[in-house]
Amino acid sequence: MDVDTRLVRSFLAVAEEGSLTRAAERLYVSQPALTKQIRSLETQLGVRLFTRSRAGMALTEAGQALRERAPGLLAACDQVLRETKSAARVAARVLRVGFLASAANEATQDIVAAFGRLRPGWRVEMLQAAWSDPSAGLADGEVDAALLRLPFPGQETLRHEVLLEEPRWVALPSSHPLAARAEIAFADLWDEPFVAAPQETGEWRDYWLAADERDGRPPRVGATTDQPDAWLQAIANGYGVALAPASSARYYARPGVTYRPVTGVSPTRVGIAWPPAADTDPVVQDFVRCCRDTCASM
Amino acid sequence: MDVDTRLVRSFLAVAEEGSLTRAAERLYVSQPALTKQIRSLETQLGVRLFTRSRAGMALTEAGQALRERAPGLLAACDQVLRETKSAARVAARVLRVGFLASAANEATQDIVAAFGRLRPGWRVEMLQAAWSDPSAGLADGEVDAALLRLPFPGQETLRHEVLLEEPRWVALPSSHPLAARAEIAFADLWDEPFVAAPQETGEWRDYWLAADERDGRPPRVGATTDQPDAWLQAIANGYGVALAPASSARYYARPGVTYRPVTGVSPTRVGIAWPPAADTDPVVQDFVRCCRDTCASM
DNA sequence: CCACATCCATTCCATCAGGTTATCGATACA
DNA sequence: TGTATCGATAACCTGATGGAATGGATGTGG
Repeated sequence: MDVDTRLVRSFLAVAEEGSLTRAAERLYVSQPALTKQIRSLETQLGVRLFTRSRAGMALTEAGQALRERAPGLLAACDQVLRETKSAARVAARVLRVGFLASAANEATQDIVAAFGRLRPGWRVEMLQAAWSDPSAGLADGEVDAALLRLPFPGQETLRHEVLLEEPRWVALPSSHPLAARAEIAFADLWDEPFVAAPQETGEWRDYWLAADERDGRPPRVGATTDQPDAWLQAIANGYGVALAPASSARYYARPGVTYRPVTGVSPTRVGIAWPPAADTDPVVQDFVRCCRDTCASM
Repeated sequence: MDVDTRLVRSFLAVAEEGSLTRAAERLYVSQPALTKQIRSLETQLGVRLFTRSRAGMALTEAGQALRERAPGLLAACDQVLRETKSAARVAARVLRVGFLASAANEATQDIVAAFGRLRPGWRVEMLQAAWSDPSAGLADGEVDAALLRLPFPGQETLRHEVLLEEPRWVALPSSHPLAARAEIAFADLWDEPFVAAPQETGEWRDYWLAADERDGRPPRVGATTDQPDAWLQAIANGYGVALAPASSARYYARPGVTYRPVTGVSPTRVGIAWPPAADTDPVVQDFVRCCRDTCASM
């Protein structure tokens, strides 16, 4: 009666996609491997979970039963594992803070220093997240708190506080004609290709494409990147332009990339976020206070 | 974030035993294999779960956290898997009934036949359980209901109804001097070696050794068996005698084994048991009714 | 003080589970 | 009737896993 949770996750993927082939690509494994996984799960349970057909994979009654219960089970699993890791960090007096490249920028060091004074003996572990995870590890419980840019997907299920606000500028190839101007109207960028965040970030990607401020015109995407360096590279290569916090001009200066103020787009806000479960965690709350105080005095 | 539940079970065993070596024998694996499993779990979690020493394995804070949460998690896992299997049986219109060798004996066929009339289209799958599991698969949810002998371990957490009562007889080697008597007083058997159920059945084993009716004298155990055939074999071989339901004389007659009535021991009762969750399951309740009605009219 | 017992860790080796690529058979569709 | 798509299968390769034997550290008893 022992089952690897991975098999259950695979099962769920197949159940959701209704197709081995599609589930296989979603899971980044080959289709035959998934075939074997599913059959292995069925064998271990001694139960048929799907009825196969040319049209795809349809759930049997047993499959439906499992499909209803599996998500909760997996969530419980993840929860337990996270709590275990969390216990280790508490024991080691380590606070894990995720941050998005260019989130708090200059404030970050001051915040950490302030926390160090407030909680001597504790260490802050800063984990930079890729842009493919705009919640900076909070969504999957990898961190105790996160410095990030608002808005971000999953925002509703987490607590957050706004720390800073700054205008959005544009980063463009130095050779770009518009780079000659001291300031650029966003409307002039509507038809430019943009370097964007990965598709799966949804709301976040749209926000940095300023999809709402284009008067309904669809954005053009010239490249997709996940990391600051790839992002700078793509811009320098001329694959596109991108909106960025004004502070990026100081933090991510690079030959071939020019930053210019933009009019006609809303500013961006930096926030500190934490899971509801940490509302009563004195250490996390101390960190939040450090963020608030440090940023208020800037 | 994917962990095989077997690793968690291994972890729990080590945590409970406080020792790799002892846990390894309990799990029937070699000690190095367990060492690797535990290390693998620690690696996957990125957390130390034990502090090693010559004295054994002591839990770290993270280990304690996991130790508290793991049992519930594993129980939830098992529960989901059982419900999945159960859904398959319902879909196939199969009712699984565990039974203990010599439980309902002649009544069994009548019960199944009655159920077949009450629920046409349904099939009853009878699963014989070994004596090492006196709950006949109910305890681990393998069956929907079970015909068994009362009392049985775990009785409190399950529903049950008494169906029949019959005297306990003794089965002894035909060559045994007492086999010449028509009836035997239990006190005459106090010093005989007994063929007993496995140690781990606790209460059940004691009941069939009639430990309570020996006037405080400890029973002698000449052999331990798990299955009717081994049991008969052991008796025929002269390893010991054993108490048995009177009906065994009809159902388990065998050359070399003689059954005789015994005075001075309480009778044995046959019951039908089901999990509380099945209180509202109409099919299970129909089966219970068939048991009740069939046995009442005998 | 020296075997000895008792821990856990390590090494080496055999086996097997799990992955991948290539291919097949069946079926719907143009 | 080609063609695309779906799942199943075959052949192969690698890495994980388990077992036996052994090692190192540390109390324990004669």
